[in-house]
Amino acid sequence: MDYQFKDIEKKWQQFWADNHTFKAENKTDKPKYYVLDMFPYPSGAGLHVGHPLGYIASDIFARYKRLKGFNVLHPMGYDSFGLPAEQYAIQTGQHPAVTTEDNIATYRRQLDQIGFSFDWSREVRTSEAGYYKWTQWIFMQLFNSWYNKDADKAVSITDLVAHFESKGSAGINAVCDEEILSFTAEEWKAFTEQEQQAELLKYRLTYLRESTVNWCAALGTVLANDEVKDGFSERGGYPVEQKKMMQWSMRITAYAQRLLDGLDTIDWPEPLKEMQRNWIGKSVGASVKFPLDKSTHLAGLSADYIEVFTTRVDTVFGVTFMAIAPEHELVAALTTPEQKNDIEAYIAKTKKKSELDRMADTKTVSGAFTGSYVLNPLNGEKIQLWIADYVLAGYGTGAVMAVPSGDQRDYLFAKHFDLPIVPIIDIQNIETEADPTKEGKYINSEFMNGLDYKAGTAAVIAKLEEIGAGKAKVNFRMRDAIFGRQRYWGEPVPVYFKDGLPYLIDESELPLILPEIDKYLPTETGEPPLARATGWSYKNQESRDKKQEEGFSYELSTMPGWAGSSWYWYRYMDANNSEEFASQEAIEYWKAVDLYIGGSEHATGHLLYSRFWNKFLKDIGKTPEEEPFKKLINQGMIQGRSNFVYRLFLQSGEELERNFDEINKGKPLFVSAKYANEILSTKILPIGYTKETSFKDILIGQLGKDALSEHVVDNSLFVQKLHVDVNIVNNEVLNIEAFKKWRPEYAEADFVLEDGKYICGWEVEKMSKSKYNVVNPDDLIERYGADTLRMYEMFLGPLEQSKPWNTNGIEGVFKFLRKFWRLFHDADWNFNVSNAEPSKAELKSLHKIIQKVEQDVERFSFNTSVSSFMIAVNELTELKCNKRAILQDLVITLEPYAPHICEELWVLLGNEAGTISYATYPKFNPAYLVEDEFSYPISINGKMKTNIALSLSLGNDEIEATIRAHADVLKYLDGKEPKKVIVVKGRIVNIVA
RNA sequence: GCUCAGAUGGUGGAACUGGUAGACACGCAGGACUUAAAAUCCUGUUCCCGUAAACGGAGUGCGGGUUCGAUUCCCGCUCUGAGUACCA
Repeated sequence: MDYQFKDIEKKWQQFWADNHTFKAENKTDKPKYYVLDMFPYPSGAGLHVGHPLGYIASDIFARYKRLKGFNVLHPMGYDSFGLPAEQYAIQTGQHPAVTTEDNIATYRRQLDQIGFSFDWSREVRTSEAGYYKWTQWIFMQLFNSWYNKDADKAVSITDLVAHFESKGSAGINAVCDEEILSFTAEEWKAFTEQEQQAELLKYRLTYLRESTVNWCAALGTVLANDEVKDGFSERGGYPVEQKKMMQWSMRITAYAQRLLDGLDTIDWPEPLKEMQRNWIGKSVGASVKFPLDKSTHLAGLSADYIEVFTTRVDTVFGVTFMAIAPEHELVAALTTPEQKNDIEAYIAKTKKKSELDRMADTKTVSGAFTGSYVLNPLNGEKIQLWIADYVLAGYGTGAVMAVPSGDQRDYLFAKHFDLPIVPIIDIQNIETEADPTKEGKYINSEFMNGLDYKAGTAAVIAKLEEIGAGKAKVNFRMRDAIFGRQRYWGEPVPVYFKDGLPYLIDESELPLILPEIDKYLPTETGEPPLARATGWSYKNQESRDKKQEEGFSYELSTMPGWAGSSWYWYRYMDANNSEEFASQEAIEYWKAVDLYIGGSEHATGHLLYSRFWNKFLKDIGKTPEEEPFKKLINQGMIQGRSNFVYRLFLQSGEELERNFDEINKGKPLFVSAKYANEILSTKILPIGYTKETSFKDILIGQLGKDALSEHVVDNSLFVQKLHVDVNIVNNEVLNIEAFKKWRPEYAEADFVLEDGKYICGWEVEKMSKSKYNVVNPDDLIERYGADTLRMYEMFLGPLEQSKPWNTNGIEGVFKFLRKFWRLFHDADWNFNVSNAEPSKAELKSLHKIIQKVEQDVERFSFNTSVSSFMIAVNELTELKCNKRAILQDLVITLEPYAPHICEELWVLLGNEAGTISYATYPKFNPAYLVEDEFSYPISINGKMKTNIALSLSLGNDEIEATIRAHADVLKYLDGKEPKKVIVVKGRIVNIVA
């Protein structure tokens, strides 16, 4: 039979499901290998052709590893909590759980069609109670932990309490809030429970704190930093403003250094690591305290100094003013009555600016003088104190010691406001701009004068420490992550409130189930949707004792989208465990993900949070590895490739603008791409022009005389470029009949063709419905089958490169599979394989591909092995090879790429159904590739001229002698004696003439 | 602005440690089969000169360099894409 991909693929997909072919065991004597894909958010749109790219690559890898004798864990699941389902619920009233379920069903159907070797018995869904129970459990562990800097790890909060009880707050070196109390053991014990809890909250790894958040009014929720782009929400593009709110946060900053260090130990793409490094943003410098000049109106102020962070503490003698953020908490207190108007006007201006276009306009210098002064801690010099919006409240201390001679922003500011600029290095050139050099010797710097950068920095830090005015300090750009969303469709936080303070519910009460509510909107009083749940409150012995009928109220915000995805790879190890998030045994066996494939858009979100939770789980002894994803590959984005048709109006643009609706109803005329381009480049001119260049003859020539009266209005040409559905365009040729059906208003349209065809234009754009460039994998599977789709997606180019999707060329892959099928069949499509001994040439073809696939898969170069398979099949077809000894091994090597056809042929070859997945990858034998002759390329002065076949047994001298005497070579040399002959054995001969 | 990645025929791409640039595939052109079309098969296909072949010349974004030899290494530049953006 001819290659019947539909029957074959359906049959084997069913077989794999029925026989649990890809079920992985948690214990075998085989070595383990864990291949993970970033699990999808099941959106309503289903999969487009770009989604499976990474899944296909990981599936090929997983199948290959099985053939290589590994016990492979290759699971799949759904990140099923999230905003889109909830937005949809708000619009339609449908429960997000229902739409999510539907979407998952669609995803599953689409994934099954592609023939992935997932172990579905381990499927996880983050929105299921059996899963989010453990997300809540991890939250509780975080709540019960603090970060001990001395031990450099998270430890139990009970240890902290014990310390407080015996020694008070002395000797604690923690990552914690800034405004912690100092107290003795006695004082601690004298605290009320409420006071103790309030203090402990400042240490917990997840904590509640009034913090500035990204508030998105349109979505009714706060967003994480990585969910905000240029002041707008990443999802939906709604404006985001800064707002102070009581919020759950995760103390990820405690792990900043470890997150940074870990990057050096993992095999990830360098750009991705770089993005994380930038996000963490470590800078080494010093903090310096500048005393306030209290000889003035500031006498009564409680604050004594302003602290700054600087990476160039060596330039402290060049400080000529100080700038603080307009939002700085001391601004009001520091402003003198005379400056009050200026300052208030400036603050009002910056507020408006940050709302409108915060990202534009970084060039304009602006600021206002407070009227107050600080003193340089080293020489007591009086320094003006300004506010300026180039100082960010959220970075460092929100204050900058300005050194105009060394920093360009400070320089521009000083020039603009006529402030002094003091050079502090002898070779500094500050005529036109700041000079941040570290070379040269210090000047104008008292005790530092004459020192170089290294010695100067050490000296100034020593001095600052000595007088208590500063110290060396490391600063991180990364902030603690906000961990609450005022939304419904997420994990409930397992916390209730008593006397305004949060307490964990009892572990035995997990999971805290997401309650039903009537509407998925905030309440009238602005509380999150969960406030709508009736009778949803925490009742325990205490509430009953206190005769609180209604119990304690639960936390009403839910967890953010990244909560469930920050640990899911552990759940796959033991997905159905109801006692633990995964058994110690399973975790000990699988340890960490060996290969993780996904998009780089998760660089600073998911991948950072996951590393953070992983480190925490390791600290509390639940998991063994410091890093969760040993190797990571970013698959490139699949961009859209749009097609265009060109509608031509034979009238002026002004007329069209005036009367477009009316004109648009007229009979449409479309011109092929060539004509559109020539019209746009004015190679073709309107009707009135000379014969050679006028559009008139083209029009009459193709559409007849009547076309003139039908289309021509005046002597103008106007081209309108319109998107056309890529699915009715084949190799840029428009299917005109399909086009007329696609848009009824074009049913009567006329077309000006080139070579009898309508050629469309094309461009690379985002893949989106509105651009009609979405290609659905279902359609391609229907036409060519899953094996073809799998191989074509790989054939498209290197996995990590972004590329536009273009279905042109898929035929070639389909033809290859058919040709492969034909190797096993005679002219009448009867299965026909011989047991004859293979020839040398056949063995060579086979072993070339065995070696090639091995090398390619190991370096994730899947596109090149597809080409090599084509070469192998072309060669074997040429050799008319139908020998079992060759074909059986070939089937195994192709199985990871095209599993269905290979399963079918495997069984036709007489093997047991389902066993190919665990067959042994054929052993490469280099002996079959050995040649005894090589066709040497002969170049003269580096230019290839001819080939001469020589035995490989010849030595360099023999080769040179033969070449020098060869007739062809003598002809090229034209009697001249070569200056030099370079012989590289088995490679090339180069003659220098 | 900074950081990173990339630039090879009409198109997607190959060339792995410096050694025959353009593998493989699409498209296109010509041919076979067919009443015809589709499908299939065969041949050609980097560009320029030339009727064609032999042959000759140019050629991996641009300009230099190292080398017997450079798509590959080095220096400078242009363009494209991604990330980031007053980070003190």
